[in-house]
Amino acid sequence: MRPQKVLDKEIVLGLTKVFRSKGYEGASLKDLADATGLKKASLYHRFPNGKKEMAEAVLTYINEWVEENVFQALLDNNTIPQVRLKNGLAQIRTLYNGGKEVCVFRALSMEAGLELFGGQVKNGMKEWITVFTKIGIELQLSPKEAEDKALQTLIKIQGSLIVTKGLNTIDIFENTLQDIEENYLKI
Amino acid sequence: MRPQKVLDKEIVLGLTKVFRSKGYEGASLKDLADATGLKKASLYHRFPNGKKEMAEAVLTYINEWVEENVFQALLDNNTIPQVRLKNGLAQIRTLYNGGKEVCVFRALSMEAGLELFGGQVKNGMKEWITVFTKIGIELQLSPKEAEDKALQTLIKIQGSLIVTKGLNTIDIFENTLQDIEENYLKI
DNA sequence: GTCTATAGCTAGATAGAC
DNA sequence: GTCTATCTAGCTATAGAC
Repeated sequence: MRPQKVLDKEIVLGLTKVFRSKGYEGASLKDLADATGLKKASLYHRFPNGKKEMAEAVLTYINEWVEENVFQALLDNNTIPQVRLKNGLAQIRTLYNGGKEVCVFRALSMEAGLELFGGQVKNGMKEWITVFTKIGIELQLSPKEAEDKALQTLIKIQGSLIVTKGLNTIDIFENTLQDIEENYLKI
Repeated sequence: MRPQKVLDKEIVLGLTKVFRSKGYEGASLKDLADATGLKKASLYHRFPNGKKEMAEAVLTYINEWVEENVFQALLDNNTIPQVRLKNGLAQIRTLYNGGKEVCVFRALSMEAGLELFGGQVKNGMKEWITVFTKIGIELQLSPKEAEDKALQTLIKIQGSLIVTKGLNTIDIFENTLQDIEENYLKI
């Protein structure tokens, strides 16, 4: 067997970059090949089901990253909830590169993408709400209040990403992260 | 001259439907032709610059609709600000069909769309903030508070649309509209 | 103003050499 | 495992009849 010219992780990183910036419909196989440093046929060797499988790999990769970084920071039992929240938000800042990068959920959920990945997007968002609900409860909110605030948090993150892109002002995302933190801690 | 088979307004409505659900990259000329009831070549007769011009017509149409409905309701001097706010939010509910429809700003602002329409998206968002700032001031907020709240409002609207789509639960959008109203009036 | 027909190209995907 | 070459289908866009 020939050695892999490009590592699996590097490939997924390249695919991620393209899908996040261009969306599912807007990402062509040429774009994906160029971004990974492989030729189209080689991409098909790695992902026999084509573009759909590539996008699935991206979703899986991002989900894992979020689990291991954002959620782990938020749920780490060795730390008090106030600090965990701060750490989790710092990971979110990294995930979206300070507001410059688009959320995969958004990038993959126009009509065609939603048809293919709607279930994964839904489950992913539910997880975010579950994790933020937990930290809300540990910050002394009632379960109902905690779930409400978790949903508001997700809405603020998603909304601030859209508005940050639209107005081309990254302060908005940064201010929103601070707003989320204060909103949890002022209680 | 032959009579128009399809009225200008009907054409723009068809184009709007396609661009909002599929995005700029995902909307093909076949989709656009089918949705308008015209053939591709006839669409080119109406829009000589092709797909780009069609999307511009959609942006113009939505901007006008928002001016004449959302903004007019919010700025109508014959009504007290509290009622204007309620009326404006009702128009927003209509604009997004209770959360079922995507915002054009979002639909047209992945990489390729943002390249073409970034300026219009930016100006559009600025207008939303300007108008909500005005009503905040009339509800006795300081200019700074009013502008902050206006930005938060835009973020909530955009975020709730994304999360509503992702979780496939329209209550989220509806609850957000109520939240926005209460958030302005509780002062 | 609308249509059929088609140009020219790029899309996603595959075959088979190395 | 990666590549060049290629297939077919679809894309955006145009020409020209009616």
